[in-house]
Amino acid sequence: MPSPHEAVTFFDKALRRADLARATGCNLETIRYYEGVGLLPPPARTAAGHRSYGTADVQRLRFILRARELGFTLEDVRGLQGLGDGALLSCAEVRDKAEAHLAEVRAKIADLQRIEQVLFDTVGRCSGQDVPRCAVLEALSA
Amino acid sequence: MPSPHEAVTFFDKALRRADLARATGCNLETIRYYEGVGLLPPPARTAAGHRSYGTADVQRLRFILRARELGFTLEDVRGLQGLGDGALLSCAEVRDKAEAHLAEVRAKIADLQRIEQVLFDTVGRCSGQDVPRCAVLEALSA
DNA sequence: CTACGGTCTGTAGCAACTACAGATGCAAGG
DNA sequence: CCTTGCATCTGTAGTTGCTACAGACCGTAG
Repeated sequence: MPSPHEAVTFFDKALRRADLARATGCNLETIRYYEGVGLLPPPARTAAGHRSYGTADVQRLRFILRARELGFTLEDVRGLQGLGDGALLSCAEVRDKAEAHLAEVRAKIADLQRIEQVLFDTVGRCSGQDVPRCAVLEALSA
Repeated sequence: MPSPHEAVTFFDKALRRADLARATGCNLETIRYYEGVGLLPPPARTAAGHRSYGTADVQRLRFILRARELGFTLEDVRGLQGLGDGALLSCAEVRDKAEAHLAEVRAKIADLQRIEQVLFDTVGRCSGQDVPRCAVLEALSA
């Protein structure tokens, strides 16, 4: 058992970077990137200078990855993180951000559905023969 | 009227770069970018070295912009352009590309709809009050 | 003739990573 | 004890698809 003044508490397992990557499914280099842009705090270091992570880092990284999955930008994530660090954001502010993002997602879906329709119609009009004029290309040229 | 040996035929209006941008709605710098990456051919030049475009360039650029609107990558566009330049691609090949892209678009729509659902549910569970725990943040942390 | 605007080139910046080069460190096998 | 081999470290360059700038030209209107 480590002495009480050790940087990592005895609850944590002192994960290396590759361990954190495995624990979260995150790419190895992305961890260093998130640290560089300030989304992950600079971790404790071993005597040799190797990064040493704990369970809090796993939580924090999972939060980031989940938010990214839901389409939040890194800038959004920075904003959302404000709450954990001392209630800078109220719940209402977080909800507003999520609602704004929801609107963006819906707009993107609508865009893609319009695109889907055009592609579907166009492909349907295509004979597949080596005719001089291709319905797909004509749709793009029009 | 220009003399017959002029670089630009008398059907074309010898558009400058800004004219081409206006005619297509394309950003000025993007035209130079497309030329750089080989999507637009290097145009004729005036004596002073200024780019000189014709109606064929308007068509070609419109084609690119339309394909981009439909979500094709520049690499896709490069492939689709093969046909115009001497029937390298058969109509069937073009249709296959369009169909593959349609599948990608549909997959993306499905992804976004899943995201939409999560966001919608989460926002709905949020009271908006300054409660210690926020439904949105909890959903992200889970 | 001079001022103003357009054009030219090359380069840097954006998001959000990803990957590589070259220098270390660290643990196990012989 | 030494080597082998992997992990980690740093910094930097590449990716996609643009966009924007700096600084040098050019051409035309007044």
